[in-house]
Amino acid sequence: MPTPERTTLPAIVASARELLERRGPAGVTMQAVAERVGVRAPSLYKRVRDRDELLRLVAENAASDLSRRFAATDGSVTELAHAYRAFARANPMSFRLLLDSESAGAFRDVADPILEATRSLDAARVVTAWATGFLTMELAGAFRLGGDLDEAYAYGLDTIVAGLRRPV
Amino acid sequence: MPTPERTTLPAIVASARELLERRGPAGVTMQAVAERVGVRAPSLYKRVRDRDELLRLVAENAASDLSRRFAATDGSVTELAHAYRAFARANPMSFRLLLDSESAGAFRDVADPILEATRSLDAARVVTAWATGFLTMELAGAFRLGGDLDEAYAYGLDTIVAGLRRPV
DNA sequence: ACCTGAACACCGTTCAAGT
DNA sequence: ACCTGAACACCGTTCAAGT
Repeated sequence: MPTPERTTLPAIVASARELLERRGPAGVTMQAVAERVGVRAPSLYKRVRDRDELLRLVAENAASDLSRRFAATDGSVTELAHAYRAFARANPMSFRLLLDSESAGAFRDVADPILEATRSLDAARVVTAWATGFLTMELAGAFRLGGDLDEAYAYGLDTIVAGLRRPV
Repeated sequence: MPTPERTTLPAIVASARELLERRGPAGVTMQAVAERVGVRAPSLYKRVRDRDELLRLVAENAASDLSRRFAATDGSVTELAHAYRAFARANPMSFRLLLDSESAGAFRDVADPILEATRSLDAARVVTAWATGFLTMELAGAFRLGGDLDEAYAYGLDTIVAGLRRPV
């Protein structure tokens, strides 16, 4: 006699992501996720292999959000860079999760549009690395020497674009 | 009647850091650390408040290693950047730990020498952000489109230095 | 003064038993 | 076919009792 499904995989992933943002990685317990979707922890294992897979799904979910933000820009490096920062500030924990090696696959979604804008693998890597590092440091509170971070971000982007245009 | 000390704080921190590099953050359990220093887990709490503090001490320890590598260079941006990368590749888990917000204080040791080399807060931030992002992506395996990463790193550094020299 | 076993609360995960 | 309670192994942490 079949039992009606009391939750869904998307609901589980959404709950996990909310918990990640609200309470950090340690707050994403199977029990907390289960409670949020109205089920007991063991039931989650019908939809995900284990907690690691759940976190990978959360990373994928975040990556697709970021892709959507990218798609809403004009495709220029400037707008892509600012969309990247807006995403990181709105979803700091998800951003950090994307940087973990386990979720490295999700990085492709980030790199692709920038590669299209710069039309050069080397150039795309410089821009992506700089923006990723800047946001990592900003979120970690590493920019404590003051100054306007909005301006610092724009300045960095200008610097790199200028450098990429240098004579070879 | 005093009992002889069976371990020391430096030994505990060193064991924790070895475990971090060998088995990742989840491998740094109080029990595993205790076993390595020849003591039972509860005894660790005589030297550290809790696991979080232990990880903070590990981050400090790694930061001072990095400072030593910086001090062994000629102080130029080029050598600093390569020392930074050598450290990250030799201590990938420690490097990642340094990027956590809880350890953000340790970042100062990294930023200071670069600030001295560039003599500009903005310039130091661009270089540090780019290098940090590059290494994060390299360690996460995000550079899967091939190419020589040594060359890519040198190219990125050239690009940024050139950009910093642009006319304002 | 440091070390320990025992205990507690809390994890992730498995599984037999329910519907 | 999905859900659950019970159980297991394993955490971090506390603490009274040992020396």
